[in-house]
Amino acid sequence: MEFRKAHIGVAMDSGQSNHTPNSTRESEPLDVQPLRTLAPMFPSSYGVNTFSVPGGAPFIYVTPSGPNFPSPTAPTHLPPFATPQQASTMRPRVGQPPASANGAPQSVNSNGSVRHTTYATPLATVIPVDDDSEPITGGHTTASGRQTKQPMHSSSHKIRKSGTGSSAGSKAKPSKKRLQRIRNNDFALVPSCQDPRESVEIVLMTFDALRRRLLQQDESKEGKDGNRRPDLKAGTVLMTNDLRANMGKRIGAVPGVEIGDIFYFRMELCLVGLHAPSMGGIDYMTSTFENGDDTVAISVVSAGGYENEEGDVDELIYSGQGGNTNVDQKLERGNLALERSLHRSIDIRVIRSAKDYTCPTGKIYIYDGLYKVQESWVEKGKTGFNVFKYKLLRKPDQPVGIATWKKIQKWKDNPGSRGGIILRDISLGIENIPVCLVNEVDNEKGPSHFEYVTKVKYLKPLSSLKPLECCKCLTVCLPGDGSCTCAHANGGNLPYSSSGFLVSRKPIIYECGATCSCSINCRNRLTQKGITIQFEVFKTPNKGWGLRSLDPIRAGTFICEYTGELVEKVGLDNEDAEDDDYIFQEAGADDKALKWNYGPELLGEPSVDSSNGSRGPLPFSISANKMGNISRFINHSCSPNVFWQQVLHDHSDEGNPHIMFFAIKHIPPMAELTYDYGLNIGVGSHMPKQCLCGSPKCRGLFG
DNA sequence: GCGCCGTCAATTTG
DNA sequence: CCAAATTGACGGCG
Repeated sequence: MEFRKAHIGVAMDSGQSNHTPNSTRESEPLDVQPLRTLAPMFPSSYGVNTFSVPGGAPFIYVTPSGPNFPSPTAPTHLPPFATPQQASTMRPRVGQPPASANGAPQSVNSNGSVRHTTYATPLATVIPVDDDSEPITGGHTTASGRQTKQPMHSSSHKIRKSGTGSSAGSKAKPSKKRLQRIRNNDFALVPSCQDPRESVEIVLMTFDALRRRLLQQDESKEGKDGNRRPDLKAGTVLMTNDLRANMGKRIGAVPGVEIGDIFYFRMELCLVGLHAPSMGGIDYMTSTFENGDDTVAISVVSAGGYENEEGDVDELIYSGQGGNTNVDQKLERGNLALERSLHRSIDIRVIRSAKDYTCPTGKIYIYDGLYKVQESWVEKGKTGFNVFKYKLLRKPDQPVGIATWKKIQKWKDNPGSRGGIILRDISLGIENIPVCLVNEVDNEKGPSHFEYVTKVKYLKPLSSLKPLECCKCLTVCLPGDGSCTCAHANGGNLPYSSSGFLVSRKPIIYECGATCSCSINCRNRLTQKGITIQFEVFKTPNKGWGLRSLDPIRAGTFICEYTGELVEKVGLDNEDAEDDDYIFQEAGADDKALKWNYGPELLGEPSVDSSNGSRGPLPFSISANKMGNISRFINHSCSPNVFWQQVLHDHSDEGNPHIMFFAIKHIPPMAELTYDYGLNIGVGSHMPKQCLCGSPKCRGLFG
């Protein structure tokens, strides 16, 4: 499922942007109307791409004949820069170094070779990153311990006897019996990849997909014999199948995990190799030093259960483990290990936590990088018993971590303290939540003029489109209710969980509509209610304007709709659209790279191909050139964090579905939101654009 | 000395 | 508030 959209792709810091007149924007009266036209902030000529190969001739693309150009990988006419693969090898890295999730610089994989995604031999599913790049901080430390059960590395993958779990002994619990390793030919979904970041993301996405599915099953079973803890169950399934990254403990950074990454379950920390204990707050290992072996602490989770003090962002007072309200803590296990890490000056990974305000019971874990234990002491806790205390100090020169959260909190508490604000609400009151327009990069005063609309403008009046079938559910639709016609339309299950997350990608989703008898609180009315997240349109360093969120976003969260005007599909005979920088269009038939709900095989369910199904390509495009919403600012990336999903809610014309964006993975606050525009080769006079996404998987071109 | 168990600590989650 | 749940450390035994 590829699609294309052109966008501002010219490097803005190339000097040309200084032509920007800055006198155009006038302050506007803020009377709120349903549809509102923004005053011109910018001459509309601005933002038009003049696309050229760096240092060379303008990019010229030879159009293959025919509208149905077969495949991007087997072109019959080679353009000057041929295939995306070739382009990516020839193209020098342009623009900024890739940014980590929170916008801070991130280490670039120096291996510039083209990456081929191959499918793993089954079982060798996730490639644990080997220790060749092992960060050693303690002199002659090795990250292997005699006492530590040392998991194997990729090269020597031990294959367990099928069905022999760790507890196959006399007292095997019955539940374990079902958790058999998936046999070879049953599971070939997870691509083998050299990129540790990709390994980590695949593990996390699979975990959450399984978790959501287990929760969905649980919710429809009316609590009877359900999966009480879908998170643990999903974790066990992945563990049993060795579907994890970075097996084996290590001191220091974990490949593929970046500072600022967020997690929603302890199990996730475990699966990516960040923090092994599924519950304990202190992880430690035995390492070999020049003067012998020693057991040192390697990571801590500051979960708030203890009397940890959150003061300075670079400082953490961590309480030891053990003891309780009527027992002294002892200098053993984690406490002892922290003491040793103090003396040996070992790097400690710190995972801090925050309350999830979108889900008050929840907690978010944030990887905050490496700390060192500076001092330790014993003090009396609140109940009068001894508690060990460790003062950890964050190492300098690391990307911003938890400080981003504190900064955002400050902005929320005191909006006046936010710098770089151009407009408090680019939607001028139309959206549920104001969308701030900010520029902290240069002095450009805003994107070119457009009309902010929250709905798609159809070619035909809505009333002429076929209405949806309606359900007769009282108050709200519930899973497991066999009489709900809307659940039936979605294949039997409601597509969203009770807390409002998409469970899995589908060819199309039928939400409840105006004629359904359920209320607006029905969970099957998720996307029709508009945005629920605090977004921000911001100036990127090199990709024009972009979209990001001040709130953390969990995988499966509804982001927004792609609104604009429906137009005929951009093709050979649509000249106008070629100049349109804001087109949403499906480019190809399917997209193997995005099987968001992959992994049903792990639960013994048949695999489904949701990416295209029997539905043909979308017959239309949406132009957000003249009118649109925040979605028009979402830039392209070859490693996106957002995908689109077809949804119906106000009519049943499957030829005109709504395009709704959802989060592919957990997205930390302030990370730019991106989706994959696809690569539309051979359609009309259309020219793909040079990609600046910086992903190791970058195709080099998009659009 | 090695590997296989069984037990235990830890504490998250609903 | 409490119970159920899981991994890995640890220690004993063969």
